[in-house]
Amino acid sequence: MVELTQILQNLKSRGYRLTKTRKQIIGIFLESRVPLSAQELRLELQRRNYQVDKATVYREISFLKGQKIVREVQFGEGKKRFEINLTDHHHHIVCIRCEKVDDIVLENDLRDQEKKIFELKKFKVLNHSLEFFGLCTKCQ
Amino acid sequence: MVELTQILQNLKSRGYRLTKTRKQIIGIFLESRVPLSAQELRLELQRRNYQVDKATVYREISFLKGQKIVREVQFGEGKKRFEINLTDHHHHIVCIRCEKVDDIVLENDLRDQEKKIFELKKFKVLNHSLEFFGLCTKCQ
DNA sequence: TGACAAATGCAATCAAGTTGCATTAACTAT
DNA sequence: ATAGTTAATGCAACTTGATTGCATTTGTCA
Repeated sequence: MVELTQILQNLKSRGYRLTKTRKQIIGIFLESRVPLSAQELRLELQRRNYQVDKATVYREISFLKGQKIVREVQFGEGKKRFEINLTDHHHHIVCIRCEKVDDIVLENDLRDQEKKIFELKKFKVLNHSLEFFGLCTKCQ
Repeated sequence: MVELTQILQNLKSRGYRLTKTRKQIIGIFLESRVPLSAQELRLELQRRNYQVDKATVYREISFLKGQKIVREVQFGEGKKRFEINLTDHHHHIVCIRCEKVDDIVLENDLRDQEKKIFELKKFKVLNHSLEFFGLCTKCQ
């Protein structure tokens, strides 16, 4: 896992500690292809025989978000999900039946739209959230 | 308020009761140009000297959502917001500093993208959520 | 190895949202 | 207008996601 050591080196060089929790959590995010909730993350830590308090999990997520190592996404479930922030800008397609999540990369994306928003409303877009909900192949 | 009586008539014809709570809440949604959280809705009811239990507020929102009278939107605050579902399909631009919310209508929208998603992944998009975050004119 | 501060665990707390159950009130039929 | 029915409500307890203060532990570096 080349990327893990890179991330850790980077954090260390910025003066942050490489705790067991931090290494485990970044490792899990790197391996997961789908966004994880705080709970799912904690369960995965447990599955790996590493017990961490939920406060620590939330604090670590918050830290990693601040460091731009993970990004927040949400599917309107009443909770937040997080995914590693290394991959290209993409969106999600979420099956409303089996809840499977997949990534989708849209070419050209929304840059034109964001330009129009600025022309129209003088509103400077810095970020957007876009998720698609529907039925996957199996569930149609 | 023509639309209010229309909505109420429609509900009544479908066999639902026109309770004081229901009338008040639909009225508030019709008057509010911004999506409301359950709490804000309840506070607005209180402001109008009408005290309602939070369980009732949640149940009524759930009912109105089921009736397609309101729709759910979210700005990643860890809570859900709701807005009246009469207006054309639109999205939101949310200022990350002053939190002001405005509507934006995108011509052509994401139909092309959704078509591409089906071609690419055989995933049938039924719905999407798209919000823009950035700085409004005042806050830039 | 020891000192310092970051990170952690624990427990309490908060906010959003849900549920069971007894009571109230909107509507219907008479 | 009245009585019966049942949807809607209030209350209280509860669940889940998330946050915080504080004492303790642990990673780092001199």
